[in-house]
Amino acid sequence: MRINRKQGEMKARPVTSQRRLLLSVIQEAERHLDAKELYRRASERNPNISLATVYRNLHVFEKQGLINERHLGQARCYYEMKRLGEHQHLVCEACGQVIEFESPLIRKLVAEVQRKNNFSVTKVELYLEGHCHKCKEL
Amino acid sequence: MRINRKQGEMKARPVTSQRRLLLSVIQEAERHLDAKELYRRASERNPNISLATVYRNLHVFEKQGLINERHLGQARCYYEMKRLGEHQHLVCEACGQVIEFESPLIRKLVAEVQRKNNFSVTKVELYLEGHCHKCKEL
DNA sequence: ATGAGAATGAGAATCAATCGCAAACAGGGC
DNA sequence: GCCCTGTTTGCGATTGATTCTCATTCTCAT
Ligand SMILES: [Mn+2]
Ligand SMILES: [Mn+2]
Ligand SMILES: [Zn+2]
Ligand SMILES: [Zn+2]
Repeated sequence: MRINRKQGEMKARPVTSQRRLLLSVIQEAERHLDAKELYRRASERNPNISLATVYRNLHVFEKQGLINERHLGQARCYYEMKRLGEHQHLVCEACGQVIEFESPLIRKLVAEVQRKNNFSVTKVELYLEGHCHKCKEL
Repeated sequence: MRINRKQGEMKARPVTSQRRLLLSVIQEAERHLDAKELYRRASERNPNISLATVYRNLHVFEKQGLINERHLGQARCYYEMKRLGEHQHLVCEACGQVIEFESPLIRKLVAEVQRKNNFSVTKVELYLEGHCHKCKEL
């Protein structure tokens, strides 16, 4: 597994206990975490950690390509470890359930858009909202 | 042109001068507006209008299907009149340029996701970020 | 072990968005 | 046109997320 970074241009960053802690909390999470929840979980293991440190490092991790920032309908952001296959999200607006999916059509679509607009795309975020089968019957 | 509303269940809403003003500012805008900029432009014609009224009516207009709320990379939301063909956005992270595009692949993709997950999708937001041809040469 | 630079904790500051409430308004019925 | 009732508005206060400031602590190459 390879980290997505352009060779050599990533500044060396000190390894701190806070960073180790935060990454392992994100890694062990069973769902998408927002900053506050990450802070809550990290505080259980290091009661001194500061919310500002959480925010600062979320940005660091994202720049390093370790995690993805996601906008799941709310104003606030959610975070998750970056995985091999890109995936996108489908959220039920009634029960809040989040479903992850992927499709080769996304690749195709991005390729088309890049070609047609002479753009080089670095970030793809597809957000779908609707009603899951349970919530469909109003 | 048909407004997207389920028959008869839309409560009648008083037409106020503020609503007329806000809609016409949005309509005449040459680009996507956020609440603050909409407020600024509306204030030029009605210096008494309140920012809270702007926010309240943006929600009303969206519920009525008159406008679309867009997330263009920033935390805050941008708004634009709803148009016939759905379109999505491509933003240059260097110069901020916003390009609108559409593709039949989106319909296809959404249909696929709906079918595979037994979901009924009500909102599609595809956000692409990258570098435009000008900003590509770093 | 040292020193320069980077990261941290705590609280203040910022910024978008929302709320509560009294006053003003819209629009159907008379 | 006037009245009545439910809506909407302006305003200021408030919330909630995120960022900033700065003194202190930490990391790591030397
Ligand atoms: Mn995910
Ligand atoms: Mn647009
Ligand atoms: Zn549901
Ligand atoms: Zn550009």
